[in-house]
Amino acid sequence: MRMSDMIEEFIKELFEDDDYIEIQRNDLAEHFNCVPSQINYVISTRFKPSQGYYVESKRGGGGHISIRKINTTKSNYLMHTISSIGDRITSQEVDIFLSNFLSYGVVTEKEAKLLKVATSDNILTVQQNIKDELRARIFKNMLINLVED
Amino acid sequence: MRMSDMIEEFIKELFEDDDYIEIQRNDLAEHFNCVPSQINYVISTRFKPSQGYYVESKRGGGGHISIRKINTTKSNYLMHTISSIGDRITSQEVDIFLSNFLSYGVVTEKEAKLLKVATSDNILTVQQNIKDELRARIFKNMLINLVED
DNA sequence: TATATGTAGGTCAAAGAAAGTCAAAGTCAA
DNA sequence: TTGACTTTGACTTTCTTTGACCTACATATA
Repeated sequence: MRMSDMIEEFIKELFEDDDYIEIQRNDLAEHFNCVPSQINYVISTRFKPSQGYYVESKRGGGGHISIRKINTTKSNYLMHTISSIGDRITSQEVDIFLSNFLSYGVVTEKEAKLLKVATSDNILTVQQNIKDELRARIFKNMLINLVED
Repeated sequence: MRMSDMIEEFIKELFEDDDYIEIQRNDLAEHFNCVPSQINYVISTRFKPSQGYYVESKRGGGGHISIRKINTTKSNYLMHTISSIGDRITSQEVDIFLSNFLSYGVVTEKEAKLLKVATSDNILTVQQNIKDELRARIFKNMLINLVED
């Protein structure tokens, strides 16, 4: 088995309890008896955003590499919701979606507020007959932007 | 955990009740068992004006370092922006605001996206003459929700 | 008043600690 | 045997810690 694969596996096991981990590049390299840059290689090939991971790091004393696993269920849930919304939606329906989103933790409080405001009745000052249509467009397009890649 | 982080945390806890604190550099250094200049390092890297803090100090007998927490520059900046926007705004103007917001760090990438989408030309399918008006309403009201209290 | 002394804080650069980059060399399957 | 993927290591960049030396203020004393 390739060294890279072992390191990849090792890192993935760290995600067992949590979707956020922090590692020390040098420690890990020592543990696997490889050069530190091997860790970079593994991270850049196996923990890309397109593979559902978000990586950050800090150099210097106490430096580390942190990896966050993007919860694909959330994205799926959002995608599913988006496709379930038709051409029009009422403000009340939006509220229901939002409260579900919040309880499932797929959006933050702030994001929920933004969604609500941008689709609220008194902001959308257009004729009644097109209001729900406009709201649906805005709502769906905003949601698309909340889907993480 | 890094010494700097611990000191930073310690100082931030002092702000619990008040937005103005005074510390003695040497005492703090002794408390953390580090050299006094370490305190300067923490202050200069973690309590910059851009991070919402204003620092003053006094040398000699009874000297001290005082730190004032500026009541979120970000909010003020946003509030100022909101009141500067009139009854109508174009998509291009929104873009300029957003790129400023991002460079000043007052909104996250995600929030910027939401703002952009909710005010974009092809989402707001209403008559031209009311489009910029509707956009201004949506934009301003969304911004209000980004102002932290 | 002028000077001396002690008490704080300020500065800056060197040393240390991690992580990042990049290209050369190696491996291996099609 | 070529091309994609891996491994390795020299060199770079970023952030933190430490310490020697400097400056400012307060107060005691001649």
